Amino acid sequence: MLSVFSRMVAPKASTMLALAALKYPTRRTLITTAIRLQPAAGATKAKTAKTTATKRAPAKSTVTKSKAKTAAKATKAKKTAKPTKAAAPKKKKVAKKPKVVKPPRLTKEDLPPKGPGTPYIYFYKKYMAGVQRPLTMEAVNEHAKAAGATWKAMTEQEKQPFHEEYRVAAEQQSKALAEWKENVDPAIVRRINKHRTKLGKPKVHAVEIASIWKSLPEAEKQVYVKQAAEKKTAMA
DNA sequence: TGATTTCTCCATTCTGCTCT
DNA sequence: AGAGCAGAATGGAGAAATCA
Repeated sequence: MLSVFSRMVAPKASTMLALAALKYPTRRTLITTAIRLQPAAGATKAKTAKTTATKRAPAKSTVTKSKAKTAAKATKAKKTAKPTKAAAPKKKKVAKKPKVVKPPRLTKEDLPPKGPGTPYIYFYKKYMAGVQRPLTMEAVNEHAKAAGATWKAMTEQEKQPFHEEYRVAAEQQSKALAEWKENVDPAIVRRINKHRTKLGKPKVHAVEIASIWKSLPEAEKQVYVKQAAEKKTAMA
């Protein structure tokens, strides 16, 4: 757990606060860590089994295709090769690249719960439920336009149930978000924030640590300042 | 024999459109 | 940005094929 921060060069006092907050791992953190340690479990295994089954009996066309590609490649190489007197010197072997172990993709469960949307969303959901399937892209667009027109034509009283549905969903979302923030693995937050930074979006969670830091009494702040200084000295 | 490429499957993301 | 939809595009992973 603490290894998450082990790569930090110069620890800040606010970091020490975050560390203190992370000192006691939550249930989810432990579960997530366990999952990280078993990357080949579950879906991957099933996938592998399926893939293996396919690979063990590869379609003739696949093999032929592959061989044909290779043959084409060889022919191309022959064609492009310049008629030199001596054979070209062998290329020096490129240094082995260290195998990078990538973390598993973020799932919906890893991400913070989405917002409640708007009252219109709930109206549109109901509207589309009554639409005949299957739908083409054009049909979806047509229905979206029609739904918008219908929504505009509705009275406030008619819209009321959808406003109420939105209100309930907003309450639930708020609770779910608070729970997510409490239990989320900091490693996941870092990955989410890395992606959000790319998209130019504000970071999650870390903002809260900053606000907690700001509201902290000076005496308490000094505890973390001291810890940070000590760690800095130890790392020097 | 180890490294790289190719192939396949599956999951995820994006697109277009609406309103708040 | 959130929901809904279908389909295309993309990315990741593992195994097999190929290359040096």
